[in-house]
Amino acid sequence: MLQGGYTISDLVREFGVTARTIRYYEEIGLLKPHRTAGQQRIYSRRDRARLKLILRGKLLGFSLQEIAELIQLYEIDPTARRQYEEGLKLAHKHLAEIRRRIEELKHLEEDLVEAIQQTEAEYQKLIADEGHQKH
Amino acid sequence: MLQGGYTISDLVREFGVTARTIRYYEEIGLLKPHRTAGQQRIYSRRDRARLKLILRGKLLGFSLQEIAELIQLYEIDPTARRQYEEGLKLAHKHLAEIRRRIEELKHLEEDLVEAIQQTEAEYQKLIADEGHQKH
DNA sequence: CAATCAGTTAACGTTAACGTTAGTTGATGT
DNA sequence: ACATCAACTAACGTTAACGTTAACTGATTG
Repeated sequence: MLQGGYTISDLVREFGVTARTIRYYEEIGLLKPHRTAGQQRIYSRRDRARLKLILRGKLLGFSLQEIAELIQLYEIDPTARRQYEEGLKLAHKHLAEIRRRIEELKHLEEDLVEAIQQTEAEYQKLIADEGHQKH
Repeated sequence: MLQGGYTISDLVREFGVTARTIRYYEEIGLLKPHRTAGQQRIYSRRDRARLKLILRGKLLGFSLQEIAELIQLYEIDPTARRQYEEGLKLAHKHLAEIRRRIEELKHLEEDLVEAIQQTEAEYQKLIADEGHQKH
């Protein structure tokens, strides 16, 4: 635990991703860790929280591009009016998208439950028929 | 509308995807349309429903691999016991995954709403401060 | 019947999100 | 002091999910 921050392998251990992945997120601008004199990366608690958010987004099937837009809300320069407006606009868009997905997923869940029930019923019938067979 | 089925461009128009995409889904085994004598593809209502399900899954961020597993439940040979068991097992796995995603998305929604509210408050303050400026 | 059109195959190209390998450097235990 | 890490950069490789282009075929229409 380098002077109050995390090394890359700390995060690798904690989140179960590779160092390449973490560096890649930096490459595309999702993370901006500080460096020691020797060029080693140091991740702050803020960086760690960001990474956690990125990985949550990925598990939900969002692209890194979408995640980048989402994260932007947390990175607004508190004196820049234009940034607030754009950030909030984007955030509302994503909020709508999230809600849409929740509804769609619920719909899919219902369909799947129904299909499972029907399939299980058919399966029971098959088993019963097998039981009645003389051979 | 070729003898009671859909042509590929019917589906292209209806769903707003390219013909390449539809053929690709066939390439990887997600669709199996019949053919006319002249090799032209004809999609049944069943094929069309499948495509719809595939596209729904994609909009939810599932991979075609995951979608393929999901669809499998609808394609069980009603005499094959082993298929029922595997299909149902997979279906339950996916059901759990869908429910997990719903919960995670709700969580994300809450976080986002909170962040938006806070950002909007800061934004209002910024506007107010700008109003008080003499210049 | 020539030409246009919708559809087809085959093959190579592209982008996102990393994996993998090689070669280098700064820190560390013995 | 030496070797062994852990981390670094740079560059090429890989997979999924298509896009794009070329060259062909069958049907249709003026």
